[in-house]
Amino acid sequence: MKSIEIYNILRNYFGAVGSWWPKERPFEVIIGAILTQQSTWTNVEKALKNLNQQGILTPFEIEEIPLEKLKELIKSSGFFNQKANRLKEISEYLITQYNGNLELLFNKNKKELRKELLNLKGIGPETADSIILYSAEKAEFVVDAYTKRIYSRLGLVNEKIDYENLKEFIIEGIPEELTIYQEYHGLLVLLGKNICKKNNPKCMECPLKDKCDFGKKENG
DNA sequence: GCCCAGGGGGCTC
DNA sequence: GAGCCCCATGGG
Repeated sequence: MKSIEIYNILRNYFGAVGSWWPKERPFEVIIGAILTQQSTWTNVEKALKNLNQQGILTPFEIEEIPLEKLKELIKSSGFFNQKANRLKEISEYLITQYNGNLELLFNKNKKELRKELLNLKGIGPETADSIILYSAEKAEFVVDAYTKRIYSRLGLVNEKIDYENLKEFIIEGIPEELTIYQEYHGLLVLLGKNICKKNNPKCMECPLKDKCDFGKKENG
């Protein structure tokens, strides 16, 4: 089975999801992308709300706020010591390199942009791609834990497959378009969050059950 | 109480 | 370069 078939099945099942990421300012998407690492979105939302209430919306305010205060505000998202330090470092980088203006960074082509993001501590492949897809709004597919689980359960890839190889496999045959990439990622998240779950997959409710042996294996 | 979440970095061999 | 371990809160 190919990605485009999965896409069509999910699109018919869930309907249009659009961009799942709340439409915020580009820098807030970057903050969210860091905070959501290995964390739930509901916990991230609390942190984002705290930052908003304190008027912390740009790299400049992140840089100015005392580290301990920043930790306190983002505590709910977990790993707050690391994340606070990384937000500080990234903000400092954006200020010194681009005077805090993300437009300048996002003007670069995708490949350069991705390379530059990956050089920053705290931004790995998934976070970099999330920033490109949802903040810079360029067509760069995001692979996440849900995606990996779904594709490996479908028997399309080995569960040990690395990020870049899985990404290559997934985007094969899909139009390289912003809205398609956002939509497909959103659909996979919905499936992974609600049905193709880690410990209790609801295989009987899965729109892909006819294409997937995973549920059958589990039953015997 | 236990398991887990939309990762990433650092260390080891 | 793969394989571990650490980071830490909050929800089910």
